[in-house]
Amino acid sequence: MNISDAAERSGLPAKTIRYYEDIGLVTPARTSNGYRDFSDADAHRLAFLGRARALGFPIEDCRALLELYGDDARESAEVKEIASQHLLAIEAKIKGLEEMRNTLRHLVATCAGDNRPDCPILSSLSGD
Amino acid sequence: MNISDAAERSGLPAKTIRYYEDIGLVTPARTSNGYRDFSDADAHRLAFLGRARALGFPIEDCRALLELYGDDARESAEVKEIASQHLLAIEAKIKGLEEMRNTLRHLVATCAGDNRPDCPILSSLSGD
DNA sequence: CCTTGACCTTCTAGTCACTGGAACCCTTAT
DNA sequence: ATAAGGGTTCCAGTGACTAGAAGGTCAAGG
Repeated sequence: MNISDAAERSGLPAKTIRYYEDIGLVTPARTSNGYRDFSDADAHRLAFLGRARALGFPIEDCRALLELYGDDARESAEVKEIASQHLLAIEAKIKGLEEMRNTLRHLVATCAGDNRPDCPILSSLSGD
Repeated sequence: MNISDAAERSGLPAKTIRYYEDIGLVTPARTSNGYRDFSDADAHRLAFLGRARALGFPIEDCRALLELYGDDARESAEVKEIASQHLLAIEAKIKGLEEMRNTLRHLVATCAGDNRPDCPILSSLSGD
């Protein structure tokens, strides 16, 4: 199938698919006119990538997960290790964002938001 | 003061300060030998930037906030608007990450993590 | 006077995962 | 013949730095 069909099937933009080929995540065949020719397996692989990326796995994790997926002799412990590390990273990111959110919420709540210049947000940023 | 003193005072790496000069966030004087010469006001400005960035404000927001900070005729509503928008963006980001976290937690919890190949994480990524 | 070491300077390129756009080729329908 | 709607490659830009190379400057010690 052509790239636009592969895009529709996998839910990924054509540009992203080309990029994934560039970095070796998928290697579609080519027809005689130079067009990419995606097999069902290619499309499936792309959908796998789409789901992994939607879970926030970095590209290199996706590559490793794909490799494990195609490896009959894999041990689920390897997969779990990658996912656990990623989970920790996400939890850390959430924590950082929650701290920002809490501080910001407080600042926004205490700012009058009127036509006067006094502003606790700026006061806080300027170091009081 | 030299860039390393400005770095220490503001808590920003010297590289970052040079970058901020590059994009016009700060414009330190220069001594005759070409070294940057930061005033107390410059250092204060850098510390302001450090705090704004720590709250996750994008650079262009920081630029706007700095401008408002230096504008006697500002209205706190303008500041509050920027902060509110940023708060919304952070809350959205947290939401997305929480969804990833929940899915990942579930998958990690149901994966045996042993030496067998069966793995619900890979099953889920491959579309079941 | 020379050297050493710690500063400072600029510039280039890399990060991450795309995304936009230009310039051009191929196919099908009118 | 042409126009629309595919496809192709390649280059540049995003955000906010960061690493590293190559070289200039300065103060202290021998």
